[in-house]
Amino acid sequence: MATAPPPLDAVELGAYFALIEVAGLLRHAVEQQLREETDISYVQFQLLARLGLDSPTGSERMTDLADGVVYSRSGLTYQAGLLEKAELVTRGQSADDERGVTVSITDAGRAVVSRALPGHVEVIRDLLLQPLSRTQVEQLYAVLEPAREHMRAAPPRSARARRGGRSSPAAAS
Amino acid sequence: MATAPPPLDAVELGAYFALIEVAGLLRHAVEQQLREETDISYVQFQLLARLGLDSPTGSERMTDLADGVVYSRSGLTYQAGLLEKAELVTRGQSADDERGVTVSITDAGRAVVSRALPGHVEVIRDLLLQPLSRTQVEQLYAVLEPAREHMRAAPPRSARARRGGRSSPAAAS
DNA sequence: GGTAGGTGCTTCGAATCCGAAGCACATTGC
DNA sequence: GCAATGTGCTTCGGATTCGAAGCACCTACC
Repeated sequence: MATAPPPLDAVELGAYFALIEVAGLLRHAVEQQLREETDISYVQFQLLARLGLDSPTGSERMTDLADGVVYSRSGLTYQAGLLEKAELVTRGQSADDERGVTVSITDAGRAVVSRALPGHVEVIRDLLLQPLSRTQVEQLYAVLEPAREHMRAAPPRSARARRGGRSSPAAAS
Repeated sequence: MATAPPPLDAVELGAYFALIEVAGLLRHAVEQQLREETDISYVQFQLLARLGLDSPTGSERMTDLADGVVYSRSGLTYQAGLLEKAELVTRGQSADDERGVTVSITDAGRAVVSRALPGHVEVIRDLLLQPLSRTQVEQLYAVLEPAREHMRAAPPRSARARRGGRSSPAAAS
């Protein structure tokens, strides 16, 4: 048998496990804090924050949102429905594509973000940043950034193989 | 009251977001790979790996498992039930505590871990480690390790405040 | 010894998530 | 203009998750 499968040394394994665990614990803590102080979940906060803080126009297309928040399309549809019902966002048709849906944050949505942000930041600071030096925070960012770029490019995370077809922008186009 | 919460600067925010996103994407990829090659989910693999690789005896108490995998007690009960039904673990009473439950991995469980590990490792390597230099991997570990320790200590992650007394005073036997 | 409080695990109901399938629109080639 | 193919979002069914409540046992204190 072609054994010898564990080619990860202690540091690599440690980095992987620590990454998963730290992210999990952090997310768990933020989720709980958000649940206590606000009426929205972590995912919903992420979506609202992306719309309210990241986007200059306050609106984005569904697919872009899904890609940014990792979740599946169907999950995003579900969450967008909840947010729309809560009147924190509105859904409208995209200007270009008739089938595209543009999600826009409302004033109420911005208010929720503003109200939730302080506590959110506090958790991040207390749990993640507090035990780290400035240099370490910079290192963390410097290391994770290329990993993020690599991951975003490598697997078509949301473009699941609809079929066996090619998506290569090659000749036949 | 109106304590102006110092906002996070670009690096801090970037580190936080990158951490969440990288962990999410990585977990998603591993989850999918695991789903295709094996019959167990990511959580189940984590549990089995913890029992089979981390524990010298191959068994651990429920609470320790829950703390290590972040999830709630009820979630662990559910997963342990599934694993037991699949005959990958067994559940028995702890020696000391009559109310404690000890989970032990079976040979079939170890086999599943061995079979799943190579692909698992490959995903980690391709997605997380490949774009990083050796130094960066070491930095990642060196930075995340204190954060993990801090998080483990700071919040009683599983010791939820059991507020709320009993409803029936006496004669509840 | 007896009672009060704490801990360990499970059950329960509800919420959330995902992948597959389906529908509607867009784009291309004829 | 019309058919064929690709893309965007939603619906659907099932699986997984959590928190709260509940039961059983252990520990501390009188």
